[in-house]
Amino acid sequence: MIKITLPDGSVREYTSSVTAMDVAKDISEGFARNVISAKFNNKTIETTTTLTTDGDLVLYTWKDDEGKKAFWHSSAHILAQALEELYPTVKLWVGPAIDKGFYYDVDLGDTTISEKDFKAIEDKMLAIARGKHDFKMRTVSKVDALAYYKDTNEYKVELVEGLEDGTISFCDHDTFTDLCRGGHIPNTGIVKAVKIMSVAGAYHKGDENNKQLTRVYGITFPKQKELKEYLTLLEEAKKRDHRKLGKELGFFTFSQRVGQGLPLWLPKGAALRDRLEQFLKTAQKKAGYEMVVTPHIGQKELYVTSGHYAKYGEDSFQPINTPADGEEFLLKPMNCPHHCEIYNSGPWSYRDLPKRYAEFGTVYRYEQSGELHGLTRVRGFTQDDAHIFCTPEQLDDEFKKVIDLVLYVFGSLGFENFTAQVSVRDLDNPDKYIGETANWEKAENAIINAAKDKGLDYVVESGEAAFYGPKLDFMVKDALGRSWQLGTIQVDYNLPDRFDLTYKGSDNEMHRPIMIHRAPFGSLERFIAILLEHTAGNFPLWLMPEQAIILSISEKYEKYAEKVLNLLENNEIRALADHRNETIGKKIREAEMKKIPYIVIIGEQEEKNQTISVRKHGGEDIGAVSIEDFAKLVEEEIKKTLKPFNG
RNA sequence: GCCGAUAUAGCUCAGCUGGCUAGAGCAGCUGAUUUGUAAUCAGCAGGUCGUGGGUUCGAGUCCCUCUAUCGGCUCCA
Repeated sequence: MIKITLPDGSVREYTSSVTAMDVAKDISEGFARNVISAKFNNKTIETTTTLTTDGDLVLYTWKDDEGKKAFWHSSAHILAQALEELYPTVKLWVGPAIDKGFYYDVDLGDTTISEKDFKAIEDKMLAIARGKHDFKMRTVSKVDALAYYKDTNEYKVELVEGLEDGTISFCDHDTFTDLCRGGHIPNTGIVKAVKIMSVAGAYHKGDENNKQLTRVYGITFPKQKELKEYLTLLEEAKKRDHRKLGKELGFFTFSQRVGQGLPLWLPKGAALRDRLEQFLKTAQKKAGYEMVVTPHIGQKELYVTSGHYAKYGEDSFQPINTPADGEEFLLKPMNCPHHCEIYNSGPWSYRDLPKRYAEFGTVYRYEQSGELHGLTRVRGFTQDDAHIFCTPEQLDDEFKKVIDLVLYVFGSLGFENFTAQVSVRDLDNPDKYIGETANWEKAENAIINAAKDKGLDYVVESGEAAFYGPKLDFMVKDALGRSWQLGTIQVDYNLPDRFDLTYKGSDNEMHRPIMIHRAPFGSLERFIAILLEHTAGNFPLWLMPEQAIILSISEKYEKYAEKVLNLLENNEIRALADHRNETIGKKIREAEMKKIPYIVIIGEQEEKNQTISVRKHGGEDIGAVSIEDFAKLVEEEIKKTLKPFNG
């Protein structure tokens, strides 16, 4: 007798042996047709696996993440077979399922794959899929596995050597065999739509000192229609790409002459930055921060002291040498050392702490050319930086206050779905970090406690810490579900030591303060980029560079339109007027494309009644209203998102 | 930095296998039109085809260098 427990708690009993698929059919034939993968006692199994013991069975369809994983992992096998048939000398490495699809890393020797070859690969994959070949797992001994790959594939030999005898299995389908731990759909026929997305170089085992393999990315679907929908979604994503929107809306540009990764902010973008800065400054003032200003360069010695030079010096911008006295300066890659020296400018007592120094500090980092990406990864950017110097007793409270500030910033900008990530050390790689282990533990615990206390929904990620301390990072998902790191709060016991920061305690002894680094936006560049992608350029009204545009129907109404413009400006509404001799239809179209939230139309009717006609961005018609009512409407909308900070 | 791809007017793009003065739409300028909720019409002007070199009778088109951009890898203070 075998007892199979299903996720809903129900138990099914079988007297003879039974496969996962048999159980699925037992539940319902229709359901069974959609089942493509399974887990038994929390272990991924094939749907054809015979169950011999009692246990928990979960069945997955294409709708489930586990189902997708099995689907795409199996598709990777089909891709590998197609590649072997098209490129007989190919050597396979690994081919996992990823978030959206799958890839296979292969060594192609002297040949390359480019976009023009995709069609042939897709056709071959589809032909294999149509063969409805079953995926069949079998266990092999280590000796046999090694013998199988010996002389033909040194990558797989390496993989097998790292495995324990008895745990090694192969998966066969059609004429293809691959080393595999399992988790497949029943047969290749379930794959109906195939798209090769791209090829790229990928270092063997992710190490840049190793040989670069060819990574072929693909995605598959059980229905042609779903592939089409996915490709449409990608098109939509492209439309809200911040690089495209930033150009169209006139926020920023790049120049080949200025250099890569060095954004140039256009007037509208600069106004946007200014508005964000003012917003944060107002909140920070309430929270007890003091603004400071520091230079864009510092002596090399400063960064040697901070430890940044030892860690990044060689890969970074090289020192600027002054011919006169041989001094060496570096472009500042971060503001912390400067702020430490501001702290050091005076003696402090415990009564003076915490000191909270804030600065919109522009920093320069020599990111590798291939890593640059629009505004999310640049070589010169402005952090909304601040450093809090506090006593150990104040740490918890200060940390929580910073969390409040970050939550306030996100709330005001309409980011509702974010997750917190506690980024801690990678314990297997202690050399990556500087500072005392005891301090690291204290700092990590302080962060986790604060996150718990604030009721944050957080995950702990090891290996994501900064080299000088652990962090609490705020990850925001954009409208398309991609995750981005924006705000960050970091605890640092290390720099206070290196800069010999002190304060006098109530015991009349000198003590070491603790430092908190924090940046709610992260950087203005990345924040604006993500905000653009999140909102498709439709920012909260308070942040819009232009809140309303006045369109006069003809030149006859220009005078009244100017009067309206004046009144709106008196009501602190950022408005502009378009009096061009164009049709109203065209002016509306252009205002819509500029994403201006309110379109105010002025013609004979409005002048006669001393009203305005208002159309919202997107087409909603508000109709004729008085200017006072419109001003009130705008004020109300702004109040809804932009509330004062009570930290 | 590495692998692969791309670079034509302010913007978006066409220009097939090398062949007469490089095209279009939008934007711009000029004129007509004075307009009621997503593009009025006509005309004009605008490009040393990213840079430097090479092959060729002839290069936007083929080859090399550099620069920048895109998709990944690696990296991310």
